[in-house]
Amino acid sequence: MSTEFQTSKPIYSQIADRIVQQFVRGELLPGEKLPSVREMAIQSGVNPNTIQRTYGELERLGVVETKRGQGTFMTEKNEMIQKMRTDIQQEIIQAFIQNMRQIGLSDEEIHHSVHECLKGGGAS
Amino acid sequence: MSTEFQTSKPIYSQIADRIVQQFVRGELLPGEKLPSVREMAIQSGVNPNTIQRTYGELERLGVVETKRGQGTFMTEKNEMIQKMRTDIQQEIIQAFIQNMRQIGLSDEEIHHSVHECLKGGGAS
Amino acid sequence: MSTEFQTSKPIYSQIADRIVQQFVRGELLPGEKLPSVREMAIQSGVNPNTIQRTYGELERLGVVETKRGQGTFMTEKNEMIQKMRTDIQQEIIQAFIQNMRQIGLSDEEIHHSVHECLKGGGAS
Amino acid sequence: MSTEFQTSKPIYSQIADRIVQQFVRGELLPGEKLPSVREMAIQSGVNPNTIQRTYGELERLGVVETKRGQGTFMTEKNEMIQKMRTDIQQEIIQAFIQNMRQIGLSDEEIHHSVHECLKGGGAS
DNA sequence: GTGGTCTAGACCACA
DNA sequence: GTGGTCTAGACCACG
Repeated sequence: MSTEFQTSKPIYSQIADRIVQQFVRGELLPGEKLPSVREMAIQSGVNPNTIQRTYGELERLGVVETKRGQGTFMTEKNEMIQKMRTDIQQEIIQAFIQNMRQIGLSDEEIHHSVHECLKGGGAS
Repeated sequence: MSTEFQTSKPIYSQIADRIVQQFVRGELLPGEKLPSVREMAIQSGVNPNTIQRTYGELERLGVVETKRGQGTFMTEKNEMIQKMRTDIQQEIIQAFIQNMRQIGLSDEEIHHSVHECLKGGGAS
Repeated sequence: MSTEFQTSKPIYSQIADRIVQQFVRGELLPGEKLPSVREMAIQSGVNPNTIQRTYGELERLGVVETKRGQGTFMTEKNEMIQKMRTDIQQEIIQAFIQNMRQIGLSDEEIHHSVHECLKGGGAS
Repeated sequence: MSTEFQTSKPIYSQIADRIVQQFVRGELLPGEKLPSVREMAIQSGVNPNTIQRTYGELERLGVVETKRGQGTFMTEKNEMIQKMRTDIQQEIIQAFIQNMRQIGLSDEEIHHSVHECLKGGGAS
């Protein structure tokens, strides 16, 4: 699974984002063990140092916990999970609103469009 | 300006999408001349045939009009412009709702979140 | 069977026309598998890309359906079949009337001539 | 003007047909001088002998008249002109009916189709 | 110059 | 195997 990365953002950060997203979407469960640094490095096709930095960053944010000699695990703290969810949610909404404004829609129109789309079939 | 392309979608299609977006965002005006097939190929770092296909696809959709020996031009038909705008709008909304549902939000919550975000500062 | 093509019309389009005609005349049946792109290219004495374009065009028109890894098949939709029949019919009639007018016949005379010819032996 | 010829019919005969058609369509007038054998041979990209045979055939049919030392001229006999017109007309009608039958139309339907097409806009 | 078509040959995803 | 995409390079008709 050699993933591709953007040039604008550091790779270690992109991988961190990916892990958070997988967690929020339920593809990673609370307390679940993450692949080892070496294993994840191979999977992602990057240098182990990069993954090291990714895990460090995630631990600093309280998203994962590292247990010496055992590995890296997703947090089990419910508050953390909630926070991550709302964080991601905010990112999605802000990006959405930015997009809509960029094509010239007013806030009123954005609100109305969402309402219409949810009332109707919505996204499949 | 050697752009990078995704692997999942055909390049000619990605370039077509880019042109439509630029048009909807006002970076391209109705009736404006697009770069020649060869010029755009150089700019995008792809083969002229790929751009040819892009322009062909766009003409089939009524987004551009080609005049032999003169060049390729954005359409001036207002109905087409409106259609493109609503089409892109729908795409953005559907992607947004899909994202929100994927992280476990109900339609009610989605609606509420947008409302809150628009009431507050909104996107920067 | 190296067929000859006109210079005025694109080859890919001429081959498409040929397929539609064969279908309308019953030489190709609904749901029947067409030769593979490479096979048809050899039969027609053209490049595989040209056939690719032919098949693409026909699919866009709803005349054929392609199944990745399996092949290209004539449509089975009755409405499509009917449409093709009437389309071709219109083409033939229009060309006929154009020819007749070009040699100076009035609409009345055209009508009369057809009537006479059908009443008599007709075409062999 | 290097014309292309079919393989099924002799070239001299195809050129003869072309001349007759041009005459019937008014592109060649009664009594008009045809290009010399050598000139026509160059125009058509064939051997002068082929044109010689074409003119011979046309003279045998009474379509052209050859005057020694002056050249070859379209006939001025009205009866001949009329005959040619009806001959060509018959060819067109027969080919038309054959085409229509080939796609499965009955004589009744053919008649009806022509009627409809003439009643409506007809060929442009 | 412009767009349009065609060839030759390559690689990919799918089944 | 299948269809689909892409590149490289050629030729054409049009203005």
